Amino acid sequence: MSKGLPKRSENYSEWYNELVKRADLAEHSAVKGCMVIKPYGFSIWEKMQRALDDMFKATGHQNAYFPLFVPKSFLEKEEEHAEGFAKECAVVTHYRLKANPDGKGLIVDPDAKLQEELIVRPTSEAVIWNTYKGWIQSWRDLPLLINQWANVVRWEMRTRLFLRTTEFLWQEGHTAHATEAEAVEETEKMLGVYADFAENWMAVPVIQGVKTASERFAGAIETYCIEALMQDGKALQSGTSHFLGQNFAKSFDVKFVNKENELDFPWATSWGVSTRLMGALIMAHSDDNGLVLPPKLAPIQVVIVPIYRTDEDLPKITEKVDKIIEDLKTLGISVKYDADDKYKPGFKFAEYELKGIPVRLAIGMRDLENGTVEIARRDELSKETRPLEGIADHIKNLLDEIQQNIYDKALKFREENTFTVDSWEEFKARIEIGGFVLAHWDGTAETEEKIKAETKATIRCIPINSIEQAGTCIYSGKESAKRVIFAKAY
RNA sequence: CGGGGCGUAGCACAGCCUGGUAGUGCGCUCGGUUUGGGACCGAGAGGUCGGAUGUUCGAAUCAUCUCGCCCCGACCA
Repeated sequence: MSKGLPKRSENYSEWYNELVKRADLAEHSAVKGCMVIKPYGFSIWEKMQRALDDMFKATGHQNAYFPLFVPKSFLEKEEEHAEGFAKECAVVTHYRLKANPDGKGLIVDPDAKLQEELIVRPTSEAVIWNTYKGWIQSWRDLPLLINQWANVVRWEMRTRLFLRTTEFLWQEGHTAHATEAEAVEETEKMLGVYADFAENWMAVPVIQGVKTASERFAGAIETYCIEALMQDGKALQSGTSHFLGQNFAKSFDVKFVNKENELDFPWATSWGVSTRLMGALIMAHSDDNGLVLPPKLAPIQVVIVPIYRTDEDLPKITEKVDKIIEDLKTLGISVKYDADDKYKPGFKFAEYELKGIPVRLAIGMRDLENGTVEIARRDELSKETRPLEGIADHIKNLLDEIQQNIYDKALKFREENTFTVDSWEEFKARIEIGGFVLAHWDGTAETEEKIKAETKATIRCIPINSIEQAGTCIYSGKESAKRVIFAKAY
């Protein structure tokens, strides 16, 4: 293992890529644009999945699984949806290979051409609404609240580990409701679940808002999102929740009989978060020493490193450590004791910092004599020596404190990098530096497009809780009712 | 698909300009000493220099072609 990560301040991209690799989170695969999530990275993702899944269950949703392949004719049914995804679809055209008659290897068997091409799902609205046709007949079948954990494929031109990969893991919720109001409520509720998860589990503060028409999900009436600010001043869309209206129901001819015995189309929502959340987690908290994990998502919350000279010393230390481990486990804290003698303590310290373990204990002969232990916290890179007595309870509190502290730091960063601007010159200068920029916009796609072309900044969202405040558009000077958030984004 | 860069040991690179048959660091193996912030010394193993063709007595080095990867842009969660 080589020393030192690139500095965040010098080259954020390079730092990010190195960190992802060196902390054993993920690496590029042989298949271009795809990603191998390594065991350590996946264990963090699993913790996220579990927490999210519990939240979905608590809001009445059930898991199901739908096919990977979408017949082209399904995808075509909702026009806007089809158009939106057409440019980035992987297409299966054949179902068989055969030995190459001209030499070694295999060729696609031309006789095995599919009658209809299959699209590897870029999202599952089409397959799922085709299925819902058979599931929904009466108002009694509603609401239908389904979630699926799956992989999807979007053939992006440029990829980046966790943030944008050709194939990615996600969950997608697909619900059907009897009324518009209920569907809108669901859309907003699930956005709230995402915001709750981002803030309380990932310790990443987010802005909840709605997308402008041009950034809307293909086929949606309204797209809600949570936007987070990364340490390099760029925004990251971290989750979306769509109100789909009756578009998919109509396209797939899904109807139900309502309480008034009238035929009606159900109202739909869909919502998703992906492995991109891993990218958000990394970019929101990590530093030049490596990953910083919020205790609630750290696969290992506490690591204990023994420091000893002789083989006789180790058992004495281990004896003390065993008691600590027992106490920590009783409190539900995950702990690893690293008595591996292949590496020196200093190496281990650096390694666990790279991996983002929230709390580290070091215990040596000196501590045994004094009844103490050295305790280090990852978020502040600080350490102190404390009495062994009551250490487990202290750690329990400390983990809560760390969880809160990294959230507070991320929030402070966002606040310090959120600016209100009222002139075009100010806007351009500010966007160049980075951060969220609150500005008035005239509400037209033309202006939005021009601002993007000139500054690379996009409207991240129209915040849900923003205060109505009349003003004039920074670009066109036309009237505006409220400020929107601009930023350069991933 | 446009613009730039790079392919030499497991990894990171030097050597190329000015051609003479392969080098450094990390990692790996063995031995010893070490162990409270990425240990040290010694001895080893490991490469048809991305591929093809050409020029030459001789090519990692020069030329042409080709393949692959990375970065920046267009696309996007």
